Amino acid sequence: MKRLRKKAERSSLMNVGRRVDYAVRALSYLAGQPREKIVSRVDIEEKQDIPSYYLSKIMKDLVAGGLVRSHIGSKGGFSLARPAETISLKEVYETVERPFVLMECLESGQDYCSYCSVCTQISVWDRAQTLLAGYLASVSIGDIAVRHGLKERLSAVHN
Amino acid sequence: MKRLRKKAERSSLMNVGRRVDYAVRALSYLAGQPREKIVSRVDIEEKQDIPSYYLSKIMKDLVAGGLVRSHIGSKGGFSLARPAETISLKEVYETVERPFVLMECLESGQDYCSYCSVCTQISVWDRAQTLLAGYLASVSIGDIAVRHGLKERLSAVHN
DNA sequence: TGAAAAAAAGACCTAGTAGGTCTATATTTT
DNA sequence: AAAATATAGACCTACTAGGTCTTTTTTTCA
Repeated sequence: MKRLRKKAERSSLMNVGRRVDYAVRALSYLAGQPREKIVSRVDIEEKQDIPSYYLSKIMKDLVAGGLVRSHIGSKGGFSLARPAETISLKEVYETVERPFVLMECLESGQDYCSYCSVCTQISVWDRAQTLLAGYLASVSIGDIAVRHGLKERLSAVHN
Repeated sequence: MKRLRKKAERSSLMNVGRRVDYAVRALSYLAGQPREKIVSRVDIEEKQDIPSYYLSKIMKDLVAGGLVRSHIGSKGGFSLARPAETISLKEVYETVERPFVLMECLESGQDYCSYCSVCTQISVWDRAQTLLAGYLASVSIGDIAVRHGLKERLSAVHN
């Protein structure tokens, strides 16, 4: 009855924190620009209230993940690499954060818990994860950007 | 256009880590005992492969939350305070961890993001949270314990 | 051609926290 | 009285999220 627990690696769990938030803001902002318009990091940070410099790390991931194209040099910046409708929130999450895992045992199996093979908890978390991942995969940056435009128009009418 | 961001309090986000895992194990174990049987902390820890002592902090929460009854003194220990079928995973999570919040803006609103009132991301996270919370509220410790018993019986047949 | 503007890359810092361990005390049983 | 137990809380460590800054490379354009 040996312990398989190994010093609590908690680096893989779901965390919808600021990285994800900022990534979504940046992508939505890009999606709202005229076709192929190139926008600088500073511009995005200012318009979307993202801390200076911080976005550079996030954009690096988005570029590496193929969601965004970068343009070095003066007049450079970023633009979406793909239509906003094809970029799901799940993909954004996994690009700037990590693979989507709700609970560690779903990822590490026996390495996390020696009872994995007879565990009944796991199917519950597995189902929860599937549920959430499915929903997040069904929502795109396009959806968010479109709704953004809609709200803007609505509030313009009301003011 | 002032920053409302306030030093990144990230203490409220969802985290399905070991506390929750151990809590579910402990509760399921109790649920599998004969009616009203009192089980000691050490026993639970050993049988469920939970690190020594660690469980004491979790049980404190479960007792305070009214999910478990404690019995001090020799021959003391813990027993379920309510039928296992009435204890949902959502309740367990919230008892040993914190209120169930997927993303900070859902909890802090304007304090988190000054654009909250016109944000379109938020409805997405809100829906995701509702989805997940609903599922977790629909699964009980009883479900897990029952399935546990089932599996045990099945494997007994196969060996 | 050179200066300015931008991304790329990565170093660095800080506070908070998850996970874990231990001890001293009060309570109960036998 | 002794043993077994929960209670309460101190304490420690490693990690990480969030944030800031600097140096280098590439590109534009005056």
